[in-house]
Amino acid sequence: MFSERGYKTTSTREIADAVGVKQSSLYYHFASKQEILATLLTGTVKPSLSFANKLARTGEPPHVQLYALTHFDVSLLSSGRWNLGALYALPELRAEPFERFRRDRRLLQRAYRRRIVDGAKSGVFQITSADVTGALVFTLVESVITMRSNGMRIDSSLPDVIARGCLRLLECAEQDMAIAATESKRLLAPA
Amino acid sequence: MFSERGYKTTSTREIADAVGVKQSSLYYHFASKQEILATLLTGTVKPSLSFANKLARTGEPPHVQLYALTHFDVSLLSSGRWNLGALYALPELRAEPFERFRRDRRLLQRAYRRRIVDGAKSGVFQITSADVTGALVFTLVESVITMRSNGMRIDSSLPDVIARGCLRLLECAEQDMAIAATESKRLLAPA
DNA sequence: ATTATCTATAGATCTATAGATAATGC
DNA sequence: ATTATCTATAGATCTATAGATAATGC
Repeated sequence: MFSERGYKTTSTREIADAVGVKQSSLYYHFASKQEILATLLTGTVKPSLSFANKLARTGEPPHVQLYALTHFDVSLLSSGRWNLGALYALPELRAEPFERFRRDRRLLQRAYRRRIVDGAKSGVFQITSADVTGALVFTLVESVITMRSNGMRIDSSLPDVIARGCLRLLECAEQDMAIAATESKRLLAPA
Repeated sequence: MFSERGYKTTSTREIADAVGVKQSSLYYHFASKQEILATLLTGTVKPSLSFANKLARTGEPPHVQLYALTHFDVSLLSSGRWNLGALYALPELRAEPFERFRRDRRLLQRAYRRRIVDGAKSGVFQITSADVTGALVFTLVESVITMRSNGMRIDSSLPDVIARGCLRLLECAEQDMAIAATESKRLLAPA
């Protein structure tokens, strides 16, 4: 409801109606309306951050790590009953109580940028500006949020399509892309 | 204020204070709060739609048209005192009174998709799904909105960087990309 | 007469709290 | 005693309108 109609526009009354309790009963479970939103946000970035840390310890080359991270992230954003990623578009998230979530998101973006920079150094990627390219790649990853918001059917091949798209943007050679796709499968296999 | 703090969160009182009149005086100029938002939205998509139509009449090949449209659109979204593109992220825009603006935006997205499909047919682009690739390209174009929202400094080279990024995503050959960049300069020159 | 502002306020929200009530589990 | 709900409501908004006022231009 927050992502489809807006934070302030969605009243606690409407939320309560949707779950079948009276408006005031929500306050037994949540201290405030903001805490409801905060609860929804928890767990939308953390899993990707953990995966990024796990990836870092594998010592895999940058393009393999980037492919795996993108695949993981797109899969996460594609799954789940609600399109929780869309909550990040809410302007109300700029308010102070949500600083923690903005910080996590910046950390994730930094994880992408680091791999891009590493890949550029090792010559597997060609980039002009790390900041701009990083932003473009991050935008591509999160494009799945917009697709879901627009009601597009999400195909199970999307994580691979977007991961390949990111490497294309980085001028990764076809051969390295193929390696990244193959090696990622192993890294993405359930531990 | 709408894009930074939210539509409902921004009161007509705050708007009035910001422009230096009393709250009720706004209603001499606007019939409703929604009309204020609608006025801001006018002219954020129309120029790009007109340019797309003008481009169609030139008979230029798809990759040249796509480059020019991207360049034009990114320039438009980069300019202007306010980051008006960010208004499209407001969930409140899904409400009925803003249908016209959502429609214009869909038309623009269709303009991009048509050129992508044409390019794929003529062999200058390689795509899997027109819908997915169209969404990815459109996302890249509008990434400038997020960059501005995040306070990133926008370099004057960004329209070219993003236009090239789009063609890379479409597996356009380096040679065709160079042609697109050169030919676009002519199409983008002020009429 | 027209234009643009103002003051004052109606009427409709909306969040959060106080305190009662009922069911569950020790 | 704890858990989870409810009713009732305080208090704080917030949008939009009514009607007065003053300045401008014919």
